[in-house]
Formats: sequence, structure tokens, C-alpha cells
Amino acid sequence: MSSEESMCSICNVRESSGFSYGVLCCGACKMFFRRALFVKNIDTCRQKGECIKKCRYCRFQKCIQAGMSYTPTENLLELKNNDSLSAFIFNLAHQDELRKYQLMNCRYDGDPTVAEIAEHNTPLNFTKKPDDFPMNLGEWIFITGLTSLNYLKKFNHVNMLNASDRHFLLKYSFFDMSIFTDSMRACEKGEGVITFPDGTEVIRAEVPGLEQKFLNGIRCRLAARVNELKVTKEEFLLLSAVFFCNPGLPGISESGRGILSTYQKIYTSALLQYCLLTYQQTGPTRFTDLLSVLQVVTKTRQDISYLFILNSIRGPPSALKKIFIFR
Amino acid sequence: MSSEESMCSICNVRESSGFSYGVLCCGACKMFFRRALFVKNIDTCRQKGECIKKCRYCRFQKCIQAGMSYTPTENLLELKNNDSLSAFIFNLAHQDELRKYQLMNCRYDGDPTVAEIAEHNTPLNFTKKPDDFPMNLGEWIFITGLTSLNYLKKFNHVNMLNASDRHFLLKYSFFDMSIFTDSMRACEKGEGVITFPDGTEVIRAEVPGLEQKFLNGIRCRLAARVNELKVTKEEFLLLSAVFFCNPGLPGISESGRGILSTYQKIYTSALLQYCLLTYQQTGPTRFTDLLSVLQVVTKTRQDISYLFILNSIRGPPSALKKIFIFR
DNA sequence: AAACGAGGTCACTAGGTCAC
DNA sequence: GTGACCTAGTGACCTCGTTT
Repeated sequence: MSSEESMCSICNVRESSGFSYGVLCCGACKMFFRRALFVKNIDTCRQKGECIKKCRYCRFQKCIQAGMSYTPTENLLELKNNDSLSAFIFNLAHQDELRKYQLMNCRYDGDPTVAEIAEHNTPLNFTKKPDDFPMNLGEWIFITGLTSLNYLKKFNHVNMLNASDRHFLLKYSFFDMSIFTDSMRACEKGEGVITFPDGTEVIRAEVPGLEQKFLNGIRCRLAARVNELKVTKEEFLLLSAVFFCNPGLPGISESGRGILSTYQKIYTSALLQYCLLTYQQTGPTRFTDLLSVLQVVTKTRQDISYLFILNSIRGPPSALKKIFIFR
Repeated sequence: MSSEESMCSICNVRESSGFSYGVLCCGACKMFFRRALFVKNIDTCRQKGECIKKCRYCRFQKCIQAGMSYTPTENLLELKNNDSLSAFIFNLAHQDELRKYQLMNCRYDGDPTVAEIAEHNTPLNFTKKPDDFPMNLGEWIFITGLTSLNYLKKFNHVNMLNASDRHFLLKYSFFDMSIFTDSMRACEKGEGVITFPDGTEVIRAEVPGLEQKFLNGIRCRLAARVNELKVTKEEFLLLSAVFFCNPGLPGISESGRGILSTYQKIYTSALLQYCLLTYQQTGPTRFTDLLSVLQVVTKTRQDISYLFILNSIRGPPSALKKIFIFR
């Protein structure tokens, strides 16, 4: 046990005082992160670099990358706790920005299982992708899955679970998260069809024996719904918390279910409060509309799953990445 | 605790408001120092004397002597922060002028250890040297070491460290600083051989059993390199910050290493920015050339160290000053 | 009762402003 | 140019509720 172990993983200058917001760090960096969330006084930094102590933006980025995560505890339906809600959203927004950045610019060395990813509670180690790195359908699916896993891993409710429960939660959630982010991206691009950032189709154009209508449902159904509702970024962020904190997934222990349902209540009330504040009297309707998106996510995942089974029966055995082995 | 304690150590007229730029002083003297650095409107004073309040030069000198020290915090690579860089250089230039003055005109009573010097964070107390004060090799080495220590002590990074880390940093740095200043002096005099200000040779002419070539290496190698590169005063100042903020020295705690590496990054980027501004497209080359000087400093120190060990084995036990006891 | 982590408080200092 | 005053960011320290 070197003294290295007890240094703050953000500033690496002071001794760590323990875990704060899920990360081993010092009291100063803890307070810095808290204040940044509540005051939101983080200007972007020109040269993205190692400028701890010099640049507040880079220090905050280090917090985000290290997985620092804030969850409101107070009753969010009380108006005076509005700050907690916006701090929570600010936190998620930066986690999501990091996810997008990693999706676009990074690769991952190796082929881990979800169990391995769930084991350690450190963020995944992405590396910068060379400009000429060849992307194909498989690579896009893989990096989308890994960045989704990395995003989900940072939620406080995930870190509260034991390794087994965490494993099951991630295993049965991350693919839905991938689908959901794909659809949000399509929506932001103003497109009705899901594609990867470079235009690659998410599924091959034709699969023998399946109607085109079925395939188009996979490509378009969720994106269409998201588009129709004009789901905002903030709503997406809060929904990602609500959806992927599901106490009903198989394999999760009784105590795990308790934790998840506690957190899901928090996230749900955050979303409700956001809707009420933003849409006034139509807030409750908006709230239920948003929740209904989960049905479409699920339906889409089931369709993809069916497509996948068909492919694996008739096609040649493909070199499937381990995170996509669900049984 | 007399009220004396809380008086401004610069003007001694107002109450001190706390520590500013590393020195206990009042708000007025703090602002004076800051403005002086940024506006650089300090004309020299005719009668060097006690004219605080009357003469801006003497007031500024008091700031420098008291150890007031400014370190840029902003990102120096942004052009708009050019003022910070030049303020930093202006500050260092005056600290260095003081060092030279003390080297030429002062003596130090006593024989402190580096640990003792590191303990208090006040400047060393030099006294004016009588005109007829007899200087010899030992005296020159001693005063060179002490003025180097006094110069290094004022850096902000030194004052950030705890007493133990400060001790180790000074102990393993000040002699290199001495060598470096010796070489700069030779270069300024247009000489290729290091000597003390009155012409005294830095090492005795002959040492039995050692080749003349080896001794000449000590006398000339670093001066030759400095001469070859035509290292300017500003470059010397910035290099002195980069070199003597070494996080890798033995004995320094983990947190101390963190502090030093943070500051070294600041100093390094200051030097790089200076090179880019001054040399345009050849700036990066100049930057690496300058950094390479450190190798020569180190090599020279090692040679001297070897020479010293030889002398101490065979010669009579000399009355070595305590700052030169490195183990 | 001891350890832990969230959150609050306060003294401190760099830097800015403005009347003189 | 000066200095009293103000502001914002910081980090050491404290409190309190929870967990073991």
C-alpha cells in the first residue's frame, strides 16, 4: 500500500480524505465539484490539456472523467430544492458530453465481459482513436455499447449495488441505453432514421426472410417517437436515469431491488418536477408522454434481439464482442 | 504578541491585512507590488536609502527583499495573458538583481544548515561586507551558495511545501543554482571559464591524480554551453524556475511532488510561451535547447562532487560549511 | 462508539473598482 | 498613482445523519 493510494485522484496534490461523490479525492476537490455543480461557473477551456490548478474547466473535466456523480437527496418536489435538480442535470449533461466525445473520438482496447466491467468501480479506459481508424458496423456497435456502459456505471445507484447486482443491472440496461442514445442523435440531426455518426446504417439493409417493414421499425420507430415528442436534452438525461434504474430486472437481489427502487423514485420525481417547472399545467401530460418512450425502447430492443437470433442461426458464427453475450 | 507583529512588513505604517504574495503586509503595499509588476514603472532611486513612502523604487526594493513573489496562475499560452508572463519575468529579474548585489556586497554571519534555512520562511539576513573584507575560494563558494538559497527560497512553490520537503528541495537544488549563476556570469563577462567576481578560480588549479581535462570540464563545460546558446537573462530566469522545481528529488513526500509538478508545469509553459513569442517559428527548438542545459548543469555538479570526495579523502579535513554537507 | 460522507461555515487571498 | 473597499474562489474545519 503505497502512499500513492491515498492521494487525491483529481488534483494529485493533497491527501485524499475519503470517497466523495463516488470518487477517492481530497476535501478541496470535493467542494470544488459541489460548487461547480451548483454555481455552474465553468467556462470552457481553449487548449484541452493538463491544466489542473490553472484551469477550472480542466479540473471539472477531471472530476467528470473520474466518475464524480451527484444525486439529489432532498425532496425535489419542493420548489426550494430547485438548485439540487439543476445541479443534477448539470452533472448528467457533462457525463453525457463525455460519452459523446468518447463515442466520436475514442476506441477501446480489449474485449471485456460486462461482469468484468461491473467488477471495478473505476471508469473504462478509452484511448484516442487515430484519425484513420477504420470504423465499421461492428466497431460502432461496440463503442456505442462501451460508452453507454461507462455512462451508466457512474450513477450513484450503480455504485451502491454489490458486484453481482451491478453486473445484472448493467447487462440488461446498457443495450437499451445504446438504442436510446442512437435515437436522440438521429433526432438532433433532424433525421428519422437511426445511423451511426459517420452515416453507417445500424443494421444491414436486408435480411432474408424478414419484411422490410420490420427492419424499418428497428431503424425508425424510436427515433420517430423521440422526434414527435421533441424530447429535449434535459429530458433525455433524466429519462436515462429513470429507465436504467429498473428494480425489476432478473437476477438482482432483494436488497438491490430496494436500492434501485429508492433511487428510481428520486429520479422519477426529478423528471416530474422538471416537467412541472418547464411546462406548467401541461407538465403531468408531458411527464407520462416521456415515460411512455420506455415502451418503444423495449420494443425496439426485442426486435433487434429477434433479428440477431435469426442472423446467428443462419449466418456464419460472427466474432461477437463479449459484452453482447446476454446469456 | 505585540501589535508590532501585525504591522505591514513593507511600510510598517499600516496594519497588515494578511499574507499577500507570500509576505505579511497591508493591502496598500500588496496593490503597490502588483501594480509595479504589471506596469513596470519603477525608476531607480538616486540616494539608496530609507525613503519608504517617498520613493517608489525603494518601496519596491523592500517588497523584493521581503520576498514578495508573483506566480502566474492563468493559462500562459493564451496571448491575452502576456502581461502575467512579463510580470513574472520582471519579478524574477529583480530577485536576481538582489542576489547579484548580495553576492558582490554582502557577507553572512554564522554557519547555518540547510534545514535551519528551510525552517523559517523569511529571507536570509545578509550584512554589508566591509570594503577590506578578505575573500577567498571558500568564502566565495559560501556566499554563492547562500545567495542561491535565498533566491530559491522566495519562489512560491518553495513556500507551498512543508518544512521537510522544503529542506530536501533546497538541499538538492541550491548547488546547481550556484553553478548555473556562475556560468551565466562568465557568459555575461564574455569569458569561457567560470570564475568568481574578483577573478578567483572556482577550483584550485591542480588536483593530484586528476587530468587537467577533467578539471577544465568543470571550469568550462557549462559556461561554454550557455555561451554557445547565448542564453539571455530572461531565459536564465525562467530556466531557474523550471530547473529548481524538480518533483523527482529524493526525500520529497507524495504531496510535495504533486505541488512541484503543478508549478513546474506553469514555469515550463511560461518558458515555452516566452520562446514562442520571441523566436516565432524557431521557438520550439529554442525551448528544447534551453531545457537541455539542465543535463550540463547536472554533469558539472557530479564532476564537482567527485572532485570534492577526492579532496576530502586525501586532504586535511577542511572546515566545510554546513550547507555543503549533503548526507 | 467509531468511521464515513454530505453539506455548511468561515477565514483567507488574488484581483478588480473607484473616489481621491 | 494610491489605497480603501468589494467580490469570487478556495480549502480547512465543523456538524450531522447514517452505517457498522
